[in-house]
Amino acid sequence: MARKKIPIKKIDNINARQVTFSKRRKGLFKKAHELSTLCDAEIALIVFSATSKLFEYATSSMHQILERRNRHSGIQDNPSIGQQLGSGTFGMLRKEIEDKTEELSQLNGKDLGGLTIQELQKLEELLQGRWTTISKIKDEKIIEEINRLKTKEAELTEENQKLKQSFVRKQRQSYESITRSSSDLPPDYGCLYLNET
Amino acid sequence: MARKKIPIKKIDNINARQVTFSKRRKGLFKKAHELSTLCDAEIALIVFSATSKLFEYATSSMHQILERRNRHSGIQDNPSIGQQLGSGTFGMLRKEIEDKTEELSQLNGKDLGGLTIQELQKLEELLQGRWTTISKIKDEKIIEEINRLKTKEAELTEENQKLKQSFVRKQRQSYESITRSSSDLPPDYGCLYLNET
DNA sequence: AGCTATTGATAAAT
DNA sequence: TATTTATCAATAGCT
Repeated sequence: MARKKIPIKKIDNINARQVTFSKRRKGLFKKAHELSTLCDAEIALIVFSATSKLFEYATSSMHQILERRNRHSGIQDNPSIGQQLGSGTFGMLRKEIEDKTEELSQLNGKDLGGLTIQELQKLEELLQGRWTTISKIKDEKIIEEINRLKTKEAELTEENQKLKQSFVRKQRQSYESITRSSSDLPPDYGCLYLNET
Repeated sequence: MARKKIPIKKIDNINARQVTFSKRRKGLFKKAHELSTLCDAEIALIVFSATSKLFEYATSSMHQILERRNRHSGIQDNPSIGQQLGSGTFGMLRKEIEDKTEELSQLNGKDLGGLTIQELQKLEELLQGRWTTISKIKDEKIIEEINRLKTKEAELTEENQKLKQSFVRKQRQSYESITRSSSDLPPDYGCLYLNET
């Protein structure tokens, strides 16, 4: 937006890229600030440069906004794996995991000052054990699901191949039967058996 | 930047504020995208409207960027998570999870008696945070993988349908050309099996 | 939602 | 790196 229009793709010249990064980053932060002020919005902006430097802007504390986002996505959208897969088993696992997570949070919230370190450790191990068990079961189920899909994909691909081959054969036959203008028919000439998967 | 200059402070008129929010939010997201593309930057942008609606933009996965930000203050960054989706991803994620689990076990094995409960809790939260982050990233990857497979399945199924339809059409043509040119044939002669299920 | 007059952002030059 | 300035892009007020 200046002396010349530039295409929106990676700037080759390293120096020019660095300069543009500085300028546009500043502009972006300003825009973010303006939007937040004008419209009373809460904004967090995290930028990593190509050289891995971190720049960030937040209307309040970054941590606060990220927390808010976590809460939001936890309650509202961001349907997690159980919902996306729509499977009953997954849904149940999902719920179980959520329950365990909450159990853990509640435990954290309680007054643990009275417990010994040993007791804390045992508690922690117990919950951790359950968590990892559930997690492993979930992983297994997911892998099953993926394998099922991959198998189906393979089957479909194979069927596709066969269909294509049959199709070619049939075309050839059709052609031959017309040119020969009837009479003898190829032995494997037949009807089409269709079924659904 | 328009018909009139407006002061950068909260817009009183609710309707105007809403309109401005939509317009400027769009502009901000575009700017973020341009910066990321032009300068090869990794960007996460989180916006809560005054009505608490969440809008977000991220060059890669939001979790990934937030995780990277978390790491930034601590250790170096861990590129393995941010890699492409592919056959190897699962193994890598598994390994990473195993590593973290081991890290956790090792920590448990150490002499923690000298630490205060506060310190223990912080440590636990830290590890727990990393674990859940990894878990979420893994879930995202899995969903992507499953969606990819489902899409492919749908494509293959569609192609199969088309092939079958074409096949039927061809079959009919072939049959007609034969019946017309020679004697009559029964409609359901012969059979061709195309798939097995 | 679209439409422009105008302001704002910025690419290249310095 | 900072400043300048000629252009391009975003958008405020209207419809």
